[in-house]
Parts: sequence; C-alpha cells; structure tokens
Amino acid sequence: MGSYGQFCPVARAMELLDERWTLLVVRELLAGSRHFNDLRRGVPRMSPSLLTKRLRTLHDAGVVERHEGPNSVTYELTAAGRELHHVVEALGIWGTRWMPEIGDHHLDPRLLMWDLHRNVDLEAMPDGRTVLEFHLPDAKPRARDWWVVADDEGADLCDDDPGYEITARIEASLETLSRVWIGEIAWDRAVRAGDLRISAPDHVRRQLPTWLTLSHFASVDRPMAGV
Amino acid sequence: MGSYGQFCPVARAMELLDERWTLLVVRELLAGSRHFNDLRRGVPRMSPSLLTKRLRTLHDAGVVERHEGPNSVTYELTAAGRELHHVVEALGIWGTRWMPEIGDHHLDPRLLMWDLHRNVDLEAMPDGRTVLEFHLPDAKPRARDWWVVADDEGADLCDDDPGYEITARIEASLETLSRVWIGEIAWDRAVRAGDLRISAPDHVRRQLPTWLTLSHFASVDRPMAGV
DNA sequence: CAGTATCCATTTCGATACTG
DNA sequence: CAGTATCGAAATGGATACTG
Repeated sequence: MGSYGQFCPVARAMELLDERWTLLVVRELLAGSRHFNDLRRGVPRMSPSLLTKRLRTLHDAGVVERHEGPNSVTYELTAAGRELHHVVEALGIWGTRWMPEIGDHHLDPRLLMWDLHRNVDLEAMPDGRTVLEFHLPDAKPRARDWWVVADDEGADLCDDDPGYEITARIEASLETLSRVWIGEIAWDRAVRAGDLRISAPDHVRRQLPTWLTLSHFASVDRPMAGV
Repeated sequence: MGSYGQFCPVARAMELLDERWTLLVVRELLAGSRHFNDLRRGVPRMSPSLLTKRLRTLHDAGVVERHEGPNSVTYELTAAGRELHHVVEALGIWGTRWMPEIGDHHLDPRLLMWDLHRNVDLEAMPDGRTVLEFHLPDAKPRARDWWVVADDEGADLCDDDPGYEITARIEASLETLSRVWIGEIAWDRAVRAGDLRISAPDHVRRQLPTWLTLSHFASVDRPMAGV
C-alpha cells in the first residue's frame, strides 16, 4: 500500500488523498471546523482514533497545521490544504451530477443537522434569538428532535430542548430533509407535497427558506434529473 | 468498507473513486488508452486481475463502457467518465504544486517511456520515419534501451532495436529524464548540465524539444520551486 | 489480446471503552 | 475537550502463473 510507483502527479497526490476518509476530513476543515470534536461531528461514522491518524498524516504531508492553545487544540489548513478546495469542489460537482440518488444507508441525522445548523444565514434572520425545532419522525429516538438556536453570535445545535420559545417547527422524514438539503428536491415542492411540514406564523414560514442555506452543491445542474 | 454513510456528494463520489488505482485507470482512459494491455502499460505496477476488477466497478458505476469487437475489446469513458477530467486535472495540479519532489520509488522506465512515446508531436516531426533511441544507463537491463518509432501514422514504442536508422539518440539517467518530463527541471538546463546528452545532427538537436511534448502538468506553477 | 486463478501476508478499519 | 487503547473481522491487493 502507499506508493503507486509513479512519478505522475495525479498518482503522487492520490498516495495521500485516496486513503479512506482523508478528503472528507479536508472538506470539514474547508467548511471551517477547527476542533477535534467539531471535526468528528462532520464525520460521525469515523472512529476517533482513525481521525487522529488522518490528522497526523495530513500534518506530516504539510496540509494541516496543529496549534496547541492553553486549553484547546486547533487544526487549520495550510496553503497547500486550502488549495485542495479545487479537488473537493470538482468531486462534489461530479458526485452531484453522476452518483445515483441517495439511499437509506447515506442518511445520517447527526450529519444532516450539523450541516444545516452551520449553514444558517444569520444575516437573514431577525435580530435577537431564533429557535428552529426539527422533528424527524423516522429517525432513531435519540436523533429525532433537534434545535438550532441562532443569535447574532452564531448558531448552536442542540439535541435536548433548550427551553427557548420556538420560532418555527419543521417536520419531515430524514430522507425528505436530506434530499431538500442536497438539492435533489425543491423546498417548495416538498412543502406542497406535504413531505415538509412547517408550524410557524405566515411571515416566518415565508422567510424560513432564506434562513436555511442549502448545501453548497444543491444548485449544481443534474444531467440525469427526471430520467 | 465502501459507503461512508453520508449523503454529501463528495463522500458519494469518493465511495467509488477512493479505491486504490481507480483514478489512475481513469487517467489512462482520459489519455486515450482503449485496450486492456494499453491500460496496463499506463499502470505497470497494477496486477491484471485488479485492473479487471476496477474496470468492472467503473463499468457498474456508469463511468466506463465495454465494447466487444470481433477480435478485440475496447473500453471507453461515458459522459460521466469524461467529466472526471476535472477531478483528475485538479489532482494533477495540486500534486504538482504541493507534493514533495519525486523519489527513487516513483521512477519507472516503462511508464516514462510509455508516456513519452504517446506524447510525441507527429506534426512537428519531419515527414517520413523518425526514430528516437533512448538510453537510460541506470535502469535495469531490460528497461535500459528504448526506441520510439514515429511516422505520420503514429508512434510506436519498442524495447528491442527495430533496426531503423536512428534520427537522434538521447541518454540520461532515469531520474533526469523523469524530472524533465514532469517539468521539474528544464530540458535546456539538463542539457547544459550534461545530465541529458543528445547525439544527433545540430538541426535535429534544436528541433528535438519540440518533438517531445512534456507532461500535461509540466507547465504548472510550483510555489515551492527554489525553496 | 484479454483476461483468470490462486493464495496468503498485510493492512485497515470499525466498534467500543477508557483517560488526563 | 482531545484524544488513547485494544481487538478482532474483513478485505484488499500484490505476486505469479496460467489460458482460450
């Protein structure tokens, strides 16, 4: 394993990048995660020891820098790491266009809510606190109810009721919400079909789609759409 | 192994593409190889059974088409496969810019000569037959001498003396010629340093660099150059 | 030309539990 | 918070030889 025995730069890049999980960790770092446990939330099926190992490999390759603070450790991409965004972008576009639709084994409520919560548009939200309650009836008990609590400082994700007043409640199956998030079905269409149910005052209901920024790849053109 | 359990399109693309050798096979197909044994020459360290397996996986994923002719089998990229050129391109550029210089274990005379021979510029060459003899003194006996025989039909690679009149003879270590090929050192500089030695009439000697097109990534800007 | 067949050493990863 | 420790099951793929 390891080297391909080729001088070709594609092969030498893949020596590092074809290791399982590696580019997903890079994707998380590109998305802005800095702490070990934040990274974990972006790759929830990855074991912590494997994450450690990958971070070390990426560090040794000059892609990641590790900073030890007084009471926290942060990881950051180097210039080389930041340039991997071209690779991740190309992969994401290709995956969106050509990979078959998502199946049950691709669905993960923890990842979905983690992605959703870190992409809320704080600017678009009203001043003060906004609390979005999500209910995924078909998820496992522990992953069924979520709260995104946003103020001008940022957005937090809770899996316990924080007790605040709810601005809006969103109910959908894990599959529906996932497919809306990645752009496979449109928000409005899911609402009209009754697959996405919103409990909120009318003005909130209208605003809601602008608060939730969908996946970066949601707007990618799909050649197979409707086939 | 296999699924990452993520709906993220980067993850779904990597489910297919992070398997060892896969993108190098795609690179070969993008470079124009159509036949099994041509593909093998582009990935000389890959076992034939593994190549078979990867081709099957790529076929099942809709990336490759397999055509059985009367006495030959050809593989061709589908539209989905052709679009992987964005991914391969991004990887090659990144690898060129950020992967450390090549080491001995990256050198492979078979691959080098295969790459060189399929990138000669037939248009730039004189009419009739052109025969380039390569001598790599430090390669293993069987991989030390090569002949590229080009006419207006195409270029062939031989590892036995075809017996034709030699237009030019090029002598360099495997490392030097590899580094020139991938653009790590310039042709002229290698010649001036005496690392690349050419036996040919003066007008051929001047023309030679235009006949040999270097690696597609040779011209990529290297941020670490000279550090 | 275009693959199969075989075989095992090695790796790799996932799951889980635990720690300063 | 930021990791280690441990373990075994699974698979991966490299080497080599062979075939219609």
